Amino acid sequence: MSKMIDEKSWQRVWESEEVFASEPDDREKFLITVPWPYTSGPLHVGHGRTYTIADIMARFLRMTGYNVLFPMGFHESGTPIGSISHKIASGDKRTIDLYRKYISQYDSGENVDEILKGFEDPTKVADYFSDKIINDFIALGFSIDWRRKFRSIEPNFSNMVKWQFRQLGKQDRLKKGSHPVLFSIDDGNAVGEDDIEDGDTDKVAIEKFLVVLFKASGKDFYLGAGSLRAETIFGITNLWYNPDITYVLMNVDNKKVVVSQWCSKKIENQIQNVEVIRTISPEEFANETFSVPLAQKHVKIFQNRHLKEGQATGIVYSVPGHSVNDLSYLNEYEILIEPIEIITVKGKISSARAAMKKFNEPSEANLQLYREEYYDGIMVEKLDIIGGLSVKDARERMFNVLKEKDLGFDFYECSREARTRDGKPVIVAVIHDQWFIDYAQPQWKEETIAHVKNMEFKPDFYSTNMVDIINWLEERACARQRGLGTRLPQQEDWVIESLSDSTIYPAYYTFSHLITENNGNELTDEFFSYVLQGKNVNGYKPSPLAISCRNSFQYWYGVDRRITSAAHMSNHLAFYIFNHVALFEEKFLPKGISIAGMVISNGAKISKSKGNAVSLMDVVNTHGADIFRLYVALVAELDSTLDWNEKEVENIHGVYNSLSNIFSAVVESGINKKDPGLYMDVFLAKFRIHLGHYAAMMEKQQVRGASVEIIYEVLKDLGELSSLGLDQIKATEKIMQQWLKALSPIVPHLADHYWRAFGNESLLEREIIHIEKVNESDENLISQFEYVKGIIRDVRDIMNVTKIKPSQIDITVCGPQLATEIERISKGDVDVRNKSIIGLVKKYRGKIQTGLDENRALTIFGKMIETVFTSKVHCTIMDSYTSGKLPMPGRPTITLTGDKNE
RNA sequence: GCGGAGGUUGCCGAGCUAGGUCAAAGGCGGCAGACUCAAGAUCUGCUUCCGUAGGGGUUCGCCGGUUCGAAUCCGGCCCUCCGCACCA
Repeated sequence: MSKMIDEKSWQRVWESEEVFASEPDDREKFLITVPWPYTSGPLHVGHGRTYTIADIMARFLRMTGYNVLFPMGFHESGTPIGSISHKIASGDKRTIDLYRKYISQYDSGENVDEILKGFEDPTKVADYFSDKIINDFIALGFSIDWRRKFRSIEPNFSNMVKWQFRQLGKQDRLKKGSHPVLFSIDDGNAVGEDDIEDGDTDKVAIEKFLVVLFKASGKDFYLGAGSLRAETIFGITNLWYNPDITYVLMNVDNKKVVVSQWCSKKIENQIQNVEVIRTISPEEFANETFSVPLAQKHVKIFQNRHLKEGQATGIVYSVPGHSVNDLSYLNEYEILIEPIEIITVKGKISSARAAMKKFNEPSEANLQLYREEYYDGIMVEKLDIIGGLSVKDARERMFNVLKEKDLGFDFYECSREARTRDGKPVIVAVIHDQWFIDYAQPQWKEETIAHVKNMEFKPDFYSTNMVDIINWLEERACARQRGLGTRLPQQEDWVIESLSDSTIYPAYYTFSHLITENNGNELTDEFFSYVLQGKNVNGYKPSPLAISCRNSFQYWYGVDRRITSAAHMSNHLAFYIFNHVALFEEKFLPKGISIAGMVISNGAKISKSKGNAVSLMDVVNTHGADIFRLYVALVAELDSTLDWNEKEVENIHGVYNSLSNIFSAVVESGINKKDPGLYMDVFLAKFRIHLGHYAAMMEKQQVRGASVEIIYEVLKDLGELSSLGLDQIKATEKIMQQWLKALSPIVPHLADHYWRAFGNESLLEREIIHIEKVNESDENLISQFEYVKGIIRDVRDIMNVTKIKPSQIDITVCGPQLATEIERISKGDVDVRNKSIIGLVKKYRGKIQTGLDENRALTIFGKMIETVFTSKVHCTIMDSYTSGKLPMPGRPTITLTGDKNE
């Protein structure tokens, strides 16, 4: 653990001095944002990472002269907060325990229950956690302009969202249609991943089935069998039903269809104008034969108790040629039917029978067969309608033909059996008047892709990734019938879905601090058209407020950099770009997106159900802001996975202590130390180089690389000084000002503390850093120093091999004439005086280093060798070779004399 | 399957976009030494193999190719991870 400086007091100084309250001026602006967090609970270290990186970048850019705006707000729209309130109100123990735990992190004892009670109102949940998040973020030292904060459900902002949707409507980008969603019949509403038991770990997908209709001979009804594999129709040998399931006769599209009772409920929620006529006993159909659609044949139906009530229609058509299950059922019930095989894979007939022989496990056999046939399968030629087609094409063809001929209808089913968290079954329902944003429009896609190509992505492969996503995106359901948020202006009983209301909201940051609650009725569509688009709609005369908002918007807007996680790529970020392209002029469009890698905890993925989410607040309280910031900066580059683990945190404390120890030593020692002379020059030259690298890497957004350079590398150089017996404090003092500036984006509290202690009046947040150019004499000096260090390494190597403890070290460097000859030989010219050295030179050709004044290097730094080995050093120059070892440029000969040390 | 990322020395993890200075940064772990009564902390050195002179051998998923030269470029193969939606 480290002895931390008082971070809170610096945070108070920053606040009272308003150092992060950004206003337009004549500097170049830089707007940096991170997606607003969803306020359903406390944040964990994963959230902390993106904001910390953004803050480090913001502080660095400020220091290099940009006018930086770093705002944030809170996302409170959507359904999860509502369902939390609902669960608390209805006494759900798990939720109550969880939220009691959350509240106890911030509030004590008797307050907890009262606050918890309040959570029965969803807005209280949202507001409670947004307030706490503000405190956490202030405690992390983020340079956020808090004046601009707002919540996604506040009325003033809602006005802008409504404006946005009216614009999209006018531009014909909204449409209505039907749409399948996961649904709870008992609750009467759609359910999200959050509402489903294990929904976050085991996703439930919606699968599209076709219910194929089999006419009962001589009767007026059909059996409805659900299938994902319509192409296997011609392989049908029989049907299955389960006598334990209750079946009903229902009217679908003017046909009487038999399905399970449970299925009829699903159909009622998917297809309009259907009704259940009566239950039907299996005896009424078990002895019939049924006509297979499109095939001139009739098949029987058999009992099969493996069929599950919850799965599709409760009636299955049997294709033993291509289904391992059907084949094994036939065997089990001892039904003698020959499978019909109608699919070839790579020229050979594919069959369930063969697959069963190949794989021991039936489920594995089924999976492999399914894959093989789906991706490589071809229908046999002789088949009607689909002969010779690929399985994929045949399936689609069959779907269409059956529907056209009224022999099938669409049916949606969950990919697994799913229940809500309180145990109610989840089905798929079709919403028939769903609102969509039509991201499928080709023109819109094209413009959006064109803009993506102008944007800067980090890492840059996400740029092509984004183009793919945009191409793939289709209509997006943009409104729901429950949850918090803005009402859809086109139809006020719908609420705008929570990702669709968070696309252009960063624009609101540019003027949110100018708007007060009293301005509500001024925020009309005309107002926003003026502020965001510069248009005077319906003869709108801008008010003073509108004009100042417009000015602020024009100065700041265009998000220069947005830092977020890869999870947002295919939804939030894509919508963000789409909507900006639809509504804003080119110059206000997003410019850069930087994608952060995952955050894991002690090697494992963070998930709420595992309970390994490390609360951000805990981290700040136990370790302090600067430790967390150092951790984020040093442990992993933004695009790679960051592992939060306790062992590593300890190391970071070590780094922090090294820095604060050296700084306090400087501050306490006064300036009476002896100047280490030339070594100091080497150190300073190296520091200039590190600083240059640091700035270059920061500009390339390589925060880790930059931090390593300015922390580890500089500390290493200081360590080197001390191992030479020189004074670190004097050295640190010389670089102190620049070093603190460079460190301040990473550890702002520590930096400000020592900046002040070192006698500066100002705040580092208002300082500008000037990066000096590295000059040639710096580089020469360093290479001379490194040369001597190389000799020390060599001596050490020789000592290790020979076990000699040297009392004298003889070093012979290559003189200028000899060097010229050696260089000529190394270039292939062997017409030289000393033929005898040719062989030696060729052997070491790769190791020759020219352009270095070795004699001078030894004169300056030779004493180092004596200090390290406590032995005499004797240097000579050899300029004409006679015999023995040959010194070459950059590679002197070394001879040790002394006792053997066993 | 499609799309994306990646496989580096005991472990984690740089480097590979501009091939040589890479036996390959840094950290962890391990070993030795200094300090200490001792432990811890800290500091120093070592940590692929061989070697009585700074050298040599074999390494960067596997197999080939390009090149004077490849962890780095090209082709193939094997394996791992992530996304595939209406959910924040």
